[in-house]
Amino acid sequence: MVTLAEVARHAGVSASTVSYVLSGKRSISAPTRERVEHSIKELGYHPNAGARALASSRSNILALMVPLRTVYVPVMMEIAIAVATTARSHGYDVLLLTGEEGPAAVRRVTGSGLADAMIVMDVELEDERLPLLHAARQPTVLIGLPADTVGLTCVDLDFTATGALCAEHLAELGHREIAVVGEAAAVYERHTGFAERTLEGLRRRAGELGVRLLHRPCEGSYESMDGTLSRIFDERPGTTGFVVQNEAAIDPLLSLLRRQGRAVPEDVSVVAVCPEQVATQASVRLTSVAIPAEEMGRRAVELAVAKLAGQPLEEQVTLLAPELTVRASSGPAPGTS
Amino acid sequence: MVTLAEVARHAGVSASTVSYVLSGKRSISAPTRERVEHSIKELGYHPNAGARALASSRSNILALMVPLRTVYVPVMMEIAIAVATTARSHGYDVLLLTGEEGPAAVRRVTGSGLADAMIVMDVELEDERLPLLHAARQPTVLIGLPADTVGLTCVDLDFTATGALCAEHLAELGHREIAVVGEAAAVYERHTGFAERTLEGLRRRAGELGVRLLHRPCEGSYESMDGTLSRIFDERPGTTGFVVQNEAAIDPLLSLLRRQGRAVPEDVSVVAVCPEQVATQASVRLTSVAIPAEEMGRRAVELAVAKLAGQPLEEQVTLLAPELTVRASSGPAPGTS
DNA sequence: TTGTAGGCGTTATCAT
DNA sequence: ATGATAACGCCTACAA
Repeated sequence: MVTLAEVARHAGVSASTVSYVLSGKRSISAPTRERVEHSIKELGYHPNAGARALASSRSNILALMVPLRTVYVPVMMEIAIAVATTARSHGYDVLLLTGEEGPAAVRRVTGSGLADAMIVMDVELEDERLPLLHAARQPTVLIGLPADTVGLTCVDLDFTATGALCAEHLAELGHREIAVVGEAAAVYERHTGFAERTLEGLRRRAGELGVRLLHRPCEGSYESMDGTLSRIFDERPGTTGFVVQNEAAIDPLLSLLRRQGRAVPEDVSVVAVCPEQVATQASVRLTSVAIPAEEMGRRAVELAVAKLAGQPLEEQVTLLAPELTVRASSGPAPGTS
Repeated sequence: MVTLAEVARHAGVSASTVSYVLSGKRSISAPTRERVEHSIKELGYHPNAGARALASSRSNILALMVPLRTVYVPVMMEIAIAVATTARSHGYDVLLLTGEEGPAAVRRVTGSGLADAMIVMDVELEDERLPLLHAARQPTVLIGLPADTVGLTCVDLDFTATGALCAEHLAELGHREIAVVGEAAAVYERHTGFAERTLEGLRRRAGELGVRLLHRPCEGSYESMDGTLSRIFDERPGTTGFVVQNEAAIDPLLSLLRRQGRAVPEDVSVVAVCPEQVATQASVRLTSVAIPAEEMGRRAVELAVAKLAGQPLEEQVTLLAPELTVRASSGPAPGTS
């Protein structure tokens, strides 16, 4: 293994000079710099990560905690990829932690100095990792909002506004009875913020606009969607608008509506909360509020990097404004002039 | 930050004793061990990762290179999660690298000693990272097969056998004209091994069994599936069997067949190559060959760990045997007694 | 602009 | 069974 010292010898300079050429923390004369850079190339030198971490107490690693359970959801992967690529562009690598270990993972990573900062996905309202994250000397950025955000840096889509936006869109089209196909029951039981906040936004705005709202959780399989749909139409036969939040439920919903002879958007309108890709690849191009996964991942890294640079953060909570894109799945309520 | 030295002082022993209590590399008397462990708890000591890596030249980190392009595919995510959890159970953390950087990432990680071993997903037949991986001092495990596997450790589903199995199943049911809905054209252009090998297995076995085979790549959107389907039936109106390899094409295919009035499995049979979850959650429970994502990830880690332990590996290439599960999407060809 | 030297926290070799 | 004490490779005041 080539060391800094060997490079220094080869270039005829001292070790510190090589170090400074690498870090750029002091000015180096052009000829010296060239000699050193040439030696680095020629010897194929790569700084040793461990030594660097020890001496500088910086690992140049960002830890990313991903949820274990909900992870097959493409959104999570998209965020993870965005985190990884953005991190690289700032000189950081990403350590992948699964939620499996729970708080222990936080202890391990913060305690060992393995990572310089943590990004935590899928935060629950009363997340058991929060106390540890508060106590850690590494900065943390949450993707998602816990109940209490005091002293925390968070990034998330503004799901309350998202819910409101969906309600508004359908109300404007004349729909008076809206059904919400929600996330799986387990998601609500875990008190994941986004699901509850979306619902709250929907309810409030629907109330303001005089629209009736019915919410039903849904697992996302054809069977469960079938049952959910029956119960919805049993209870509210006049339902003409749907808001779907569960990605997995989208295809089943469209498919079942078609099978029941309900045309989209002539008979019923559907608005989805999902990534763009899902909305445009469904059997009907969906009117949707995009989940800006890439942006969330990117912003989280940028905030983490800013914190590491010691920049005081102006906003502690970054809520991304939702944008609703009208596509082919929503139209005027039946009987509307 | 609490250091080993502080623990030693607190426990009234030398630093090396504490180190050995932690590593278990030499026997420690019960009382001493207890004192040390007590001090560790009381002071909240955590070994410093950088120092450890420097002194032992082991980072206890496994690098995982995930593909950038095809990554939103659930299979990839599942593998990644399996890698992360298995790695943890062996005391390793996982560094997430995206294919974006290409060979440079390999250089960086191997050169810096950031990771003790690498696991590379989505290997192409002539992968440009292979030469570097060969030269690296860290062991590597590939998920997927390149053209030349000499000196490499690889894990993959036996896709050739998978193709053969699909052909057999349909042939046994009396189907004489089979269409293969393949991966997106880009996948073949990149010379990804699994796609070509599946096709090869299909073609060979179909040939042996006197079954006609038509292969068409497919992007996975409804539009492209629609076009693909038309062309298939134009060219081979007698097609009664389908093999789908592109996860994204499954829902569109089923949906379009239904719309065309072709019943599954009465008129046409469909066999998919996909994760179990996808097969059981589709609108028709699919006869399928499972892609054992979890097992692939797990095996890859186990192989990497074995290599790190210096165990000579008996098998360099691990091909997992495919298993076909018959569900509701395949049945006798129409007109078969 | 460049060199010198001490220290970062662990591991592991030699002693005892 | 335990202790001293070199490394490990790099960073960064402090000097020159």
